[in-house]
Amino acid sequence: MVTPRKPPHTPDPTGFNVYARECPARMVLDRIGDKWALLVLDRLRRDTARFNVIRRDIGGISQKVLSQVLKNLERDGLVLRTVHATVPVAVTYSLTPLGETLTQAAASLIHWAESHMAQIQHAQRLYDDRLANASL
Amino acid sequence: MVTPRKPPHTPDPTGFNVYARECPARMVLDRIGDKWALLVLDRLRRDTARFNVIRRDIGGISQKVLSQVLKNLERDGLVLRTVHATVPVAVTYSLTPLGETLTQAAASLIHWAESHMAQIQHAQRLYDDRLANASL
DNA sequence: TTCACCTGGTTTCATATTGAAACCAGGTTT
DNA sequence: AAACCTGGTTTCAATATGAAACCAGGTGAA
Repeated sequence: MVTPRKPPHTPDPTGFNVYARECPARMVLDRIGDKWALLVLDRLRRDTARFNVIRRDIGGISQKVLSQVLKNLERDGLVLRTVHATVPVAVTYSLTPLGETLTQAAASLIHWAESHMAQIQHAQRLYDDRLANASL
Repeated sequence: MVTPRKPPHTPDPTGFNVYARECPARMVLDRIGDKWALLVLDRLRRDTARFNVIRRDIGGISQKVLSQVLKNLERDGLVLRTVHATVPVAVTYSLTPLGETLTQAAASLIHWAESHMAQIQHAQRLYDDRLANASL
């Protein structure tokens, strides 16, 4: 018999629960729980920017991935894509109000990564050394 | 000429900057900016748990991925792996103090995903309908 | 006008990463 | 003995990624 287990966390009042395999919130987490999406959202938090500006600001992102990430974020209603009828045309990306509600959380994660880097590198050295010694 | 651009955000006081390609903080973001890692950390926020308990609580995670994620989190000093010398042996995973400092941010992201699901699904429907109409 | 480079992408392809599933050694229960 | 638990590793096919080429169109200098 499968023992009923208490749920791992209190489901959100809206009824979604990311712990459930079939929950649509999983798809959202797939999207925003992603290195590039977090960086793009955090970049747009500062200001509206054009495609190639974002690309240059986020070192190492490829055009393909950036266009995919932006397309997905636009579909999710987090980012607004605006084509300006100038000559030549310019395309800018900005956060929607919904996107702005997300960036606080995204920024926390990024800031955490930066401010705890040293501790993590230290932990990694300890771990690797222990492994090396264990295999002697 | 390459116009010097103001940096996309204020670098962290520790000197790390996730926007730089070569920054070690990128490796951290690679690790924690990941759906499964976020879910595992959030699960462990509730309490210490054994391997197969975590696996069952997080619907859909494979054994391989879970063991990889846990191994990485352990190496980063975020999760503590304890082998209990019982018969049979039990292995439990818990958050380290460092890991606990991260879970607040992780939980925010997960909670955001749950509480804004409906809005995102709505945006997706609008987007898809617009696309469908445009291609008529 | 031609060369070179900008724009915002898409396509191609080789190489990771992932997920599903099998497998493993050991132990417990029936 | 058969079946299931433990905590994983291995295998393999499908998928995602990154680097690079390519594209159409525009700009600016020689």
